[in-house]
Amino acid sequence: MADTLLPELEKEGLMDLFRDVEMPLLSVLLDMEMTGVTLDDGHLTRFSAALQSQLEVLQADIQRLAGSPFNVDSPKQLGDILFEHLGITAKVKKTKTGQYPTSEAVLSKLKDAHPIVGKVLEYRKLKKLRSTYVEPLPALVNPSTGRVHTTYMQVVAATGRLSSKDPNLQNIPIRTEQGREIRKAFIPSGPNRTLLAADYSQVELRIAAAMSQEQGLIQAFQAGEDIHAATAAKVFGVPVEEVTRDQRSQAKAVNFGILYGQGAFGLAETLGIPRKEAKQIIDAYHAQFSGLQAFTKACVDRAREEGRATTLLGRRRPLPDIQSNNAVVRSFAERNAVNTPIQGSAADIIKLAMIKVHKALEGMDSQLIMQVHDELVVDVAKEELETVTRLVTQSMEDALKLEVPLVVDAQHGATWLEAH
DNA sequence: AATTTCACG
DNA sequence: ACGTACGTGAAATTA
Repeated sequence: MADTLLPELEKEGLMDLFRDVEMPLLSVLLDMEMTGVTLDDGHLTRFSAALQSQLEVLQADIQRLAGSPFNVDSPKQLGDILFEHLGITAKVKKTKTGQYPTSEAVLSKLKDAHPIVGKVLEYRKLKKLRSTYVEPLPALVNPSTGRVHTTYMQVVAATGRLSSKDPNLQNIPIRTEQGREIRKAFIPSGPNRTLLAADYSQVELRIAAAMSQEQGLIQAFQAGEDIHAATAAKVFGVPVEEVTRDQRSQAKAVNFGILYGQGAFGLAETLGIPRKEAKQIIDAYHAQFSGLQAFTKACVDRAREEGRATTLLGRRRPLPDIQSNNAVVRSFAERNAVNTPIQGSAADIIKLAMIKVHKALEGMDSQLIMQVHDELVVDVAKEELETVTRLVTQSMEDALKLEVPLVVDAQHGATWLEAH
């Protein structure tokens, strides 16, 4: 096996990435998985009961409003209730199996059409939390360690990111009030210990700035400016001090959208504005940051030439569809051609950081326990907190030298939630 | 096994 | 005319 594959890595120029990143990372991941994460399952048990009673009330309300006791968890039955029995009219295209779509995106727009819609949204939100996190997590606690031990997958994500399964620790809720209750269940491994969470600030946008050599972005990052406000100032042609909240949040959406190849249609959807306005914003963005526009074009051109996208460390993603005659298929590959170098380079960087952090923690009483794409979580002995914070922050910020600084925010607390 | 939905970065 | 922002994993239903 090695006899055939090693020469192939050599021939393809992937030996350094293999030897210096993926192989050393393997033992880091093994340590993280073996160490595991401590859960406060009493907290989860209490929260589960609270969710259950809310869900029962919501289910009864929904069935009363529907006029019949259908299965609220069934998208098919829900669609029939909403769009036939209750006569809600929506100009939406059906799913590929001919059902009415009932996704959050669809239902949110129908909130005013019928009181049942809001109830369904709330039911779905709580049901998700209970069935995906609150109920399964305690069952995954290993009886001999008393902790959950995820498995990090090194080779499933096309961009070079890690993935996490059984349980997936990379999609633990945080965006909603009740979701945050679940984060509170992630706690340090013992008394006199704390959780340190260190995350990269806008790492993908910084990478895009460095890779594109877009001077406007580079200078803003070098000056340590509020990047979304600085973007808004340029896009809307106003002084930074006069940027409104709305303008900043629109600029933030564009900054994100650009990295993924979002168009006017998608931006209009995200911001809830007319497509014409979205187009004006994107045009102004491109005019102000022409280096970024040139970069995205160069990504597509290069992928068309080489048949693949490449990250800062030489990781590759084949993109055969970039040659497709089907515009939908080809456009998808073109967005991958732009996004993969960025997302994949961010993965490269945090992998380098993890190897550094792991090495630096050798012999100490603190362990790396989680990676969530742009964040590392460390279970820290309190007496080591200052040292570990400094060491983790520096390892991450110095993981790779770019023309823009990499900035890390590090906080600690008695739960994963408090560490943010 | 495939589909739909939704949690995260 | 078409579809429309990238990358994952898990649960429940549908077929």
